[in-house]
Amino acid sequence: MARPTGRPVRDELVDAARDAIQRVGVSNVSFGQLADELGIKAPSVHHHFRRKEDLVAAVVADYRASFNAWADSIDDPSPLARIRTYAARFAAVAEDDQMCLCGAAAAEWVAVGDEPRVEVAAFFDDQSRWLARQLDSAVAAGELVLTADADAIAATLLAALEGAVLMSRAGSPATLASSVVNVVLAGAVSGGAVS
Amino acid sequence: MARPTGRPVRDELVDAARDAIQRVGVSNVSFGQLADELGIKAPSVHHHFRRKEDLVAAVVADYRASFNAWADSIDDPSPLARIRTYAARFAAVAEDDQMCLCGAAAAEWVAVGDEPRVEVAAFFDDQSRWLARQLDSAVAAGELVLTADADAIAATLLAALEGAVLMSRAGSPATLASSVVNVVLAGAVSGGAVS
DNA sequence: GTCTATACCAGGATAGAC
DNA sequence: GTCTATCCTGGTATAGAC
Repeated sequence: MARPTGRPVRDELVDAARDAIQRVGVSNVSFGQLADELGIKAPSVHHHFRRKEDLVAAVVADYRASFNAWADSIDDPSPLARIRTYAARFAAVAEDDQMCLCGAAAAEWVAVGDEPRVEVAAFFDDQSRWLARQLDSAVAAGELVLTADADAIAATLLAALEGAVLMSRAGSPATLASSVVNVVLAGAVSGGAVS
Repeated sequence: MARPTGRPVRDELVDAARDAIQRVGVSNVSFGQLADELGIKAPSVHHHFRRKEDLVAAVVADYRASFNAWADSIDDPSPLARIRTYAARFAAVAEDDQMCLCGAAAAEWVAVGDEPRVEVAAFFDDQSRWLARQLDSAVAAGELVLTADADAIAATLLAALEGAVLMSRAGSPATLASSVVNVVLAGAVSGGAVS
């Protein structure tokens, strides 16, 4: 289980923990298992993160930051296309039988400490606002004519994406995350069907 | 913590477990705590459900059956109104800081056994089909003109409802579960705004 | 059906040596 | 920074008496 990479152990821990949480959930991630993956012992993990909550907080903060950076890096002239690329990431996560990290955290709300909770809430807020910005841009670009408040549509889109990922574990097609965009924006498309 | 009701202990256990799972998740429910709530001891729980997985299976099966029965009992001449009543239940769950039982199970997929998993999958299927039926009825009643496949809209609605409940824990308004219906069906309403 | 007692294990966390 | 050793807690589960 040893992986002699050159990266700081702390970073590797955050990555391994993020992956583990998305696969098995916060409650089912243990210092011992993470340590095994890195080829170290459990007490060594405590050296980098005193309590489990500290580790979770670091993971969520990292996830939030990199997710935001990724979303902002989607460069497509079409706002609608940007939203589709965005949704495709959720579909990929679903395809991989994972959860959105913050979806997992929200589902196990009682298992995440107070500090991580703040970041989780901020994540949903970030994503909702990113989507709302794209919707506004789409309207400005003449791609959409919104039939409801942009914020409401954005929140609905995000909820549908999170729900699609959640449900895909139980057999719903992973592509639901992608099709959700078409359904929610059906009727809002200016000059053509969303297909 | 003793509650001398006349009901069979087994039934009380299923109810208490369902409630606990919706609040803290599958992994964080323990026989000991459930026993405390009923005023009995942990080993007595094992008498009714040998393994934890057996308890979870019973809970999910019961939830699925009663949820289906409830949905079918919604009697409103308007299919659209029935959908709104349906969505209101999710909003109520969110308002109570709970999870949909099956949403919690899906999020902690690794923690639920194989038998419960089948029931969880069936639950999502049931709900998706119930929603699709209402959509079809709404079309027949002239309330809606679908801009996409009824099954796709139904799946999107369910995903959005599950996601809304999930996100409400992290601060999103519980009313998101209700507003999601308006957003998804915006543009599909025949002869008037969905408000 | 419920209890006491008990075995067993895993996870979180700390102390202190290297 | 990592280790060994250790403690504590809590959870699953079983055996067997009442």
